[in-house]
Amino acid sequence: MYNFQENEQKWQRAWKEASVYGCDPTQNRTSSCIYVLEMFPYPSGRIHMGHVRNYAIGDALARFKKAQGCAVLHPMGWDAFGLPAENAALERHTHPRDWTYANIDAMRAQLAVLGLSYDWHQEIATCHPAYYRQEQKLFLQFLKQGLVYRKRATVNWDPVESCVLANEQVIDGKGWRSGALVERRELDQWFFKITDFAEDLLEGLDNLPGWPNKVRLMQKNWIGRSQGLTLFLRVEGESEPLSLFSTRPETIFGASFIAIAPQHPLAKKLAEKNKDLNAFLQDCSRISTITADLETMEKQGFATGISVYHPFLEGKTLPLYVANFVLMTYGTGAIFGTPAHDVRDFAFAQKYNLPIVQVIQKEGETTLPYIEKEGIMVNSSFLDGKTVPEAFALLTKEAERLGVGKISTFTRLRDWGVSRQRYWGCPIPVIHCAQCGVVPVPEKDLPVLLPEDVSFDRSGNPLEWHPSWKNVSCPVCGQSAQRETETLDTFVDSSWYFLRFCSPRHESAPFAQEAVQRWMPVGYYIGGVEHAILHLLYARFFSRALRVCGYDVPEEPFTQLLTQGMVCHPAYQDTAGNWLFPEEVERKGAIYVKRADNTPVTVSRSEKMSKSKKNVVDPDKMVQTYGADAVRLFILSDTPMDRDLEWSEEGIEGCWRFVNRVWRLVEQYTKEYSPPKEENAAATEAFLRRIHPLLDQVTTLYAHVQFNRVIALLREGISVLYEAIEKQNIAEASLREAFRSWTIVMSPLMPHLAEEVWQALGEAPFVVTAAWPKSDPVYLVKESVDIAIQVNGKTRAVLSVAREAPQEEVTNAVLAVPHLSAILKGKTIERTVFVPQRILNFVLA
RNA sequence: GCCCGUGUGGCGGAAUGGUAGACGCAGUAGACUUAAAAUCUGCGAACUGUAAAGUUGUGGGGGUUCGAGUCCCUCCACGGGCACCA
Repeated sequence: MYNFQENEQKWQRAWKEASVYGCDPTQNRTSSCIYVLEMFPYPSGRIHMGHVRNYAIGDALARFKKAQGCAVLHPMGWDAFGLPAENAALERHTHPRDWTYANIDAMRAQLAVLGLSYDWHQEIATCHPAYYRQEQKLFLQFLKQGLVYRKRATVNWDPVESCVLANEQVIDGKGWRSGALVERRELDQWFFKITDFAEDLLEGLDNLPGWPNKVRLMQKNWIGRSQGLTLFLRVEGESEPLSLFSTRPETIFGASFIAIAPQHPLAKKLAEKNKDLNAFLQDCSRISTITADLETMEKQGFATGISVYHPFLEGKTLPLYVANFVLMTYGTGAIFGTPAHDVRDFAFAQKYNLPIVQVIQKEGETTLPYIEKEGIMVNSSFLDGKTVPEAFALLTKEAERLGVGKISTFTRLRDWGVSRQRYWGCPIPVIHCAQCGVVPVPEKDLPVLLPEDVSFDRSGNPLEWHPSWKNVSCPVCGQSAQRETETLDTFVDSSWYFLRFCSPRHESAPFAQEAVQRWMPVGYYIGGVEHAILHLLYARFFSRALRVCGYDVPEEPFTQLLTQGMVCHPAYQDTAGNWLFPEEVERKGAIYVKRADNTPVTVSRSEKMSKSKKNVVDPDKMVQTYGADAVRLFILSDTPMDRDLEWSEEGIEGCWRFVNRVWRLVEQYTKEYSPPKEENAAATEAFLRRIHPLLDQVTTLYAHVQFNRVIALLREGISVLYEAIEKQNIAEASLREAFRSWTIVMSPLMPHLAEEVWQALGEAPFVVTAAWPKSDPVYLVKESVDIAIQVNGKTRAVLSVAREAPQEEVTNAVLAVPHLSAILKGKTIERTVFVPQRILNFVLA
């Protein structure tokens, strides 16, 4: 049996000693430099199967590219700031830093046993001052360029703990610890101006052919660009006109009310003189910001009693409402309501008895609200009789002519709020001075280090409670001032780490320009599809922002994006409803029982591995049982990368058997096999005609990142080699060469085994540095081909004919087959379709 | 509600408009073995037939084509993203 325990450790040591995975920093940027990157992990403490899948994919690619002669940058690091460290600190009375670094060490050790081809000299952790120092520098440059600003924004406020909560800390509208009802509160916070780039980020998606369509679409929808008309309406008693945005301005003649958001400046202004309105606004603010709650919320409005003048109908007015379903964060925070053609407006009009005037009519369509854009305008003044698109064009033109409206575009995308009222993150390097306002920390004072002596025994932000840390003197006027106590969203850390990876020890700047020139953009970026929107959009924004700051970085950081599916497993429950780990369960024929007491177990359908349902498989245990090579092989076989994968005990067993099958083959060949005394030229040629096409296909499939198919062909190749040594008539040089190339071909997937085989074949170390084998075109051309014989498109037989056989020859061959000639006998052949090497179709009359 | 994706044996899945089911898992028969495990060799869509062969088959219905898993229309089921976005 193959001794994976010993071999895997042996080769991991040998690779390390020989530094086989270092990338040569002197290499110039050519097409043969490639950057392979897997999304760096959060150091939670344990590697899970999702990580294994992610890194197995990246590693196979990195090794393949290296063998093909590319210089490969394949780094690994840690997305090390974040809330879980603070929670752990609270629970276990440790320091977030200690917890994080201990986790990093544990996970690094777990990764080591998988035999991944990282160059650990490139390692970075975002919580390291050398890293966040550069991030602070970038923040200040963004600030200087006007890409960062401060604005009042709504947060989740826990009134008992008197602190801000992250969205995930709000459960059912209540604080996770206090259980108090969460309120909306307005706080001054930092924002990145991602909306400045909305248009560019949207257009850029068209230049990303290496991204899955799905991800591009998700980003497109997230940016949510829509075109329409902004109207400026006169409001009774106000000097300023009210702006409101609509994508359906042609329905204006069906409008029966105007509504503004509770946070709208006009609403606030009116509330000063109106107690009831003020109470209504208070009510609205008591509702949390969590979207799940908004869904179920009832539409409520407050009639202000104020009139708004219709822009196109002299003397007509519309009542002004403040309504909880109007969002301040989209458009202008004000709308006109057309109940007949909008679901929400319809519900609102019904509740408050407002007129419902139909302005679009489609034959056969009588139910309201009717929201489609098909039909003819009615009750609409000068728009009557027009189609909807005509009406849109006509109305916008008229609005612009009258100066009451303007064509405009709004996006759903909002600026990126980066303020976090937390300890374990990158401190925002500014100082608040009563005299000078917001003052950037001078570069010589960077980094602004996190204070070490913090306690987590009280709620809120430890930086806020620290006795001395925030008290500083103003760098401009010298008066006493206060540090910003907010830290940056951890998504900021992960928006540029791939640039830092190009030159991780660079001191004077976030990255060395020539290193970025050499490696960027990332050739293959691999990770879960759950990052399809936020992380990837932020990273794309960062690239653009950096360019504004004068850095020469590519606009799009990731050329190829590979999104992997989840790793799934059925979940088990015993009769009492307790979740059981897979190893606690045993299969007995068609049923499953609990190992401990043989009681029956219910099995759920396969779903994402999660601790709560205990349907997890520990990578360490699998590696101990079957070896890293078998685990890596299994996680890449059978299922295409972008689909969900079901982990199965049978599957990993099968891969373990294959590892042994390969090793047995090699032992037979190197120890027992003796080359034939007389080589058979025909057999050798037949052998080569099987091996070379396989090699050719397998190379293409590697390049297309279709590892499940790579593995299928790899297995076929091994079977061909088995047959060859059994027959014992293949020319030794050819056989040896085939063994050699097949070892290289398996090495990206099973590097330890490949190395062991390589050594057994008497080759010099290491297979991981060997060049990829080339297939010989001579053996790729088939001499004879199987051609399908069809009658009326239905396949009746398959005949083997010479590759260049003309139609006549094939027809003769067909007639020579009794049952085929019987079918055709006495029938009139209307036409024949002949596709050389593929098909001959007789179309009967 | 809007947008997108997927649907192929018992299972995971293959298949530039041209032989549907590669490869694996599970199954099954045989070889080796005192026996088991391991290993090796077969067999496997369904139905009819001893066989040769035939019929039906890629979620349902329709269409384009000499020929459709693949392209078009429509319906159904499942999965994902967004969601009071005006």
